[in-house]
Amino acid sequence: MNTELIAKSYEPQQVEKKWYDYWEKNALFRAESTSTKPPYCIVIPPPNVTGTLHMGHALNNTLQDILCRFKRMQGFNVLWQPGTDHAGIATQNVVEKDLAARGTDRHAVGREKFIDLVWEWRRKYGGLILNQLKRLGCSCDWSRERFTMDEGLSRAVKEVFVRLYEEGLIYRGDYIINWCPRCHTALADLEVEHQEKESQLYHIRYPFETGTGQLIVATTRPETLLGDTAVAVNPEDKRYKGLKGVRVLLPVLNKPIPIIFDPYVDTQFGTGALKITPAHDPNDFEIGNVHHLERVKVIDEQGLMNELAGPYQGMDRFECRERIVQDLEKLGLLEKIEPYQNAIGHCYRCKTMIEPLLSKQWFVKTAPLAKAAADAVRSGRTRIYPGNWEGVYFEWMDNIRDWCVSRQIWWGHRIPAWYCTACGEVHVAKAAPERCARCSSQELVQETDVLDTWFSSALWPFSTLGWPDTSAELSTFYPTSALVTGFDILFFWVARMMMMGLHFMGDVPFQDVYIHALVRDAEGKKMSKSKGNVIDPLEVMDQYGTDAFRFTLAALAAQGRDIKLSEERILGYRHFVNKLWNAARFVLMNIEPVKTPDTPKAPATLADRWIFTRLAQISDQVSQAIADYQFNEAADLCYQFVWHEVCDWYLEMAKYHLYGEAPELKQATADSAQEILRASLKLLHPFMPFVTEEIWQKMPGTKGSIMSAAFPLATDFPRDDTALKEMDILTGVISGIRNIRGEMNIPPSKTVTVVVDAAQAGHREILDRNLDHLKALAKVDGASVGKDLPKPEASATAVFEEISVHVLLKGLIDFEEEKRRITKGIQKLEKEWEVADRKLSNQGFLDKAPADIVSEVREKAETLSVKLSKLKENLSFLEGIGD
RNA sequence: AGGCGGGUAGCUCAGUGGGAGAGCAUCGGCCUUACAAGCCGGGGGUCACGGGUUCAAAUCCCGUUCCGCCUACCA
Repeated sequence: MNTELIAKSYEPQQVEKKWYDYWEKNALFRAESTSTKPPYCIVIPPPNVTGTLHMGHALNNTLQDILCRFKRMQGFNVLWQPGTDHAGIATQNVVEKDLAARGTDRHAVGREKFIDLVWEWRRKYGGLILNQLKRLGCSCDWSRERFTMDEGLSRAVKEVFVRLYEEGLIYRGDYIINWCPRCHTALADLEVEHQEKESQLYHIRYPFETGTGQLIVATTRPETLLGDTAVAVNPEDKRYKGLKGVRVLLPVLNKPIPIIFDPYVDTQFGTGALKITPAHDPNDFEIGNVHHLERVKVIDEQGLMNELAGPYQGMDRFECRERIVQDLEKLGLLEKIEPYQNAIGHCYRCKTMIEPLLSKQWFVKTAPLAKAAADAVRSGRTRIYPGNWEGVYFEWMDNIRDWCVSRQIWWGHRIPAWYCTACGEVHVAKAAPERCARCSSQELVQETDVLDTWFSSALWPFSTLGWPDTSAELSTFYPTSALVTGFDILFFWVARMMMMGLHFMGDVPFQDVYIHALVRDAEGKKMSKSKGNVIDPLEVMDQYGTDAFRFTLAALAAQGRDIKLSEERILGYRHFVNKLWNAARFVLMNIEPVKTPDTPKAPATLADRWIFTRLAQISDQVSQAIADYQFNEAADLCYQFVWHEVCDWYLEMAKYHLYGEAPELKQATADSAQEILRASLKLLHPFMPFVTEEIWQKMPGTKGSIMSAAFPLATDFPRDDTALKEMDILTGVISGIRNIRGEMNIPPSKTVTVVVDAAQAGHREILDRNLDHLKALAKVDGASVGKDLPKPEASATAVFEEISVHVLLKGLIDFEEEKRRITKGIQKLEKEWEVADRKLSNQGFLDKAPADIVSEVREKAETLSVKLSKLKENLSFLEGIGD
């Protein structure tokens, strides 16, 4: 017995840091720029520099790490490209909050100084989330870490912007955009969250200019009437025929505005009359364009009513609403107020209600880019898993709208455009022009807006690899192999990378996109700080260990369904980690010193023949499952194999030889057990990197890190399919005896004697050969195996296939209990038999079902009927005694 | 409004044309020299409901219903 004792239970805290440092120090995460090995590359979805690790990150990065470690073990040149995102609005908010705490603000500090402060903040705290990824075990190539604001990526952004502008795919203009009055910037449509809210529908009278009659208009936003420039009705609407040329008076302001006719208006909604506010509503803006209406902006960038709002000037938009409703009431112009439910846009960052505002912004013309991006998926050049997301992707791409990319904040990539103060000419260039190309003035000022953060993220798969320069990395790793992400950024990020990748690299950015689930709480609710239902991954790792946590995430990551995470689940997998640990402890304790033969002999025992065969099968299945992104399947295969095959059966059978006297078998078994353990560790390594490394390093016969070991292949192990059948017989008989023992409440300390009646010589041979195992595993002291052996009187019987196992229970047997047990078995089998029999007596089945199915069912029916008749024999035997 | 996903054991969920599964929980027996974070055994299901296709449906099709999510400019 090995004298080096290892701890009785696995203590992750001490182990994890040790091995992460070891991997880093030995450069095991390092990718080769060029290599003879096949390339495999994943770019990380860059977390916000301001972020801290949450469950979404944990799942996302665990899955990527599984893929990378797996591929590395398969001999690929793996690059997992890490980095962070400058997260314009979020980061700016954080630093502004800092300033506010010190009683100042960014305007007092000034733009340049403010940006310095953000960089300083980033130097101090920006590495936090990356360190948390290290805790999670992520095998990123940290030597290649990038940041969307670093020099190279900034160059890429400028290059892309200028080229798109020159190609006419970027333009600037006055459009209605989503404005966040709190963040003080424009937002893209995608950045607006719609929330269903109880609100009110106000019916307001707009009197005819003539003084008699009126038009009643329904609106949810009465305060915008100050900016109305028309009222629209449907040309088909009979109620409003004959109003051509008529004007109505805008309430309060008494300003005459025209009635226009537009088919957009729904005659069924409200009164069929729609007030038109082109400067504050996207639809009205469109209609206004068609009818050449004036655009009157009455709400400013702070969300306050401006000078065009007359008596309401200076009021907040919500206050104005209340006041205007009061005034309408006084004027007798309020017809009624109805309760109403509608979806109102809110800022995704700060949840402030969005104000649609007329504003001058920069846009990307997306339609041409989107077409290529959709086609690439249609043709299968990029595949999205699970496939149903492709439909969602097409839906978006086919109906895409132009992308507002300018943001009125300071932290980000400043738009490379310069305006001539003399003549107004716009220059877009990578560097500031010396003089105006039109009037030669040297008075040029740069655009103050910065770009949407997602603009730089869209370039991530090639900008991180060195673009716009040419690089070995680009030619080796682009297109990247897989992208792993959540569906919440399918449009924000994946779609835009597809567009940019195809446009600038001429090829898709990735071959596969794997869309994983959202992590929710145990009740299925989205985790959020305000709900207080967040589970902090770092606390989980502290409490249960990283390996247990990662394994849980993988095991729950079934495609197409969200993950409901509960601590109970993690605890269960922590037990699994400990199980593995103890299996290793057992093997290590029983290693014969000195000898570790390099030439494995053909397995001699049934246990060895069987487990190697199973290992071959499992290795195949696990590889296939990971390759198909069936992480839960892969995890489950490993779990079942290690716990219920290796531990429950193999190691238990190995004990017989390890504790036995035959030195050759002892050595052979010790060798096999080690081999099985090493292979199991390798299978599990992608999921549980730390504990597997810890054990690996303790084992003889291992060199270097388990990270560099080859992932098990089916062909690595001797395969012997007859061993499967033999094992099936042996375990079937053992389980039969155990079942009787359990049902009869016979304690393990009490051994029993059995009589095994097996008709087939082959079965008898197998059982004879493994009698010692049978005795040990079923706590049997004596067993006779033979043909047509009579059933001893005081015995309980189990039937496995055609084998009857009689357990002698002199003085222990309760005949009534035994009858009940047998009857139960008969009933169960009869049901099964009837199903099979029904099929066999169905001519349609015999004619049309495939031959192998038919013979399978026939065989089953036969086995069942043999088993049934044996059980019935037993029952009548018992009844004979009972009388 | 449209689209997507889901409804399977007490709970959380796999399984997607040919014998209803896992983990946890539960019940019974065990401190058997790797592991009580363990071992052995048991119980537990009209696979939401209704129809159809098929020799055969939890699985495919249609409908109903409930839940969740996403997209959307009906004021």
